[in-house]
Amino acid sequence: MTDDTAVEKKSIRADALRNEDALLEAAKEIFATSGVDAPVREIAARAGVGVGTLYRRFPKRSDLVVGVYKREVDACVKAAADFTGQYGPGDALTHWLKRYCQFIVTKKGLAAALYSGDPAFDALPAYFRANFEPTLQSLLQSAARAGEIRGDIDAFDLLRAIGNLASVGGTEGAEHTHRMLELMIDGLRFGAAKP
Amino acid sequence: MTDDTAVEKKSIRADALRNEDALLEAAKEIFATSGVDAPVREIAARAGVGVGTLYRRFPKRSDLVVGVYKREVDACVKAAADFTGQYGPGDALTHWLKRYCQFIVTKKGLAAALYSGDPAFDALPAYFRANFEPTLQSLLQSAARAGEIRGDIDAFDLLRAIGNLASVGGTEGAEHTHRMLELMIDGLRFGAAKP
DNA sequence: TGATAAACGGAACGATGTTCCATATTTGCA
DNA sequence: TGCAAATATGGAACATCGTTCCGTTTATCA
Repeated sequence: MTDDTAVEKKSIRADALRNEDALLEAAKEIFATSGVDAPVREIAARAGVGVGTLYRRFPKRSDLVVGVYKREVDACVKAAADFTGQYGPGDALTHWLKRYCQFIVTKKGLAAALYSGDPAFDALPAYFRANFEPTLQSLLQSAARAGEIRGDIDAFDLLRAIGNLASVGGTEGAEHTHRMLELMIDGLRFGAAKP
Repeated sequence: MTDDTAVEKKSIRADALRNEDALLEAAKEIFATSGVDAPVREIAARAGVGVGTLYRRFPKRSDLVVGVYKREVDACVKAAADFTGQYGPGDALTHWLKRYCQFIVTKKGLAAALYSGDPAFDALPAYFRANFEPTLQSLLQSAARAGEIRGDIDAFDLLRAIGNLASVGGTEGAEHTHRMLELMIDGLRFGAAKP
């Protein structure tokens, strides 16, 4: 185990922090359009930094990939709180499931990375589950308690089902995935026990 | 659809045929040890040809990968006939399952290729199933009719189960896979309806 | 503000994919 | 069998990419 996370040592220069953020943002956009094998130079250029800067922060490509994915997981989890404060339990759940679906769909190279055999990605699936499962579980419980959906759905099952649903790529695939997701959401509603 | 397969036009020069074979053989060995991302030059060198020759025969890397895998599937299927002629139904089945397991284990980059998103690999899973399923089904039927194993096992289920079994890589993983495979074979024997 | 450490950028290098064509080999024909 | 046309070959050459390295710039702090 390396202690590279959660150790905010002394002080990191402000520009270094800015650049790290810019790199993650640039990598996110480029990974989404060109996959995780996109040229390093392209990422550095979009972030407005030199490749040297990129390499100091992310010595291996996998560091960048892991960083981007964790960041997007966090953003997706955070969206749940936003939806919860903004909508009722049922709508919050619906909105979040669509948000989660979007997360999956835009991850071109995710499956490829996970199956690449590179041990650097071993921790990713656990991170996904550790963050998404409690989030969805909470949303499901709230909606079920409000009588808006059925109460016998396992969060992890649903996460995996949507993941499988979205495994067919392509532009028309996105349409298909969206329709199937709405079908599932209707299915959740159908079994609701109105109080 | 291109018409590049099954068109045996006029005559292909003998040296061209030899080189194609040498390339597939070299690629097979190198893919097994270094994965499907091994340098093109290395493959050409082991085959004893120049890179130009490699590229004329296999314009894209995926062509080589597909070629190698189909070739190995064919070899594995052919082994079934050999075992059937050489052993009794039960032993033939056992030998073939180990042979199939060996096929899976030595395919380092298989999963990565399949999940790469490259449409060039879309046809591979179907090819696997179309060849392996009838082969195993036949072996299972013969062994079941001879009363050596139980008769309620679906060929595709077993293929997939062994595939999943072997998904844990590594050198000690091979040992583990082998033990688990033998466990499964014993399981097949246990339910046999002795005639 | 000035000294100091930290961070930056991009040139440079090596490895790799891919193309191209002068040369070598095979094949069909007389 | 011997020769010319067709075919295939090999590897140099170019393009691209990952990675390193170091002179220069910038932020921090007293």
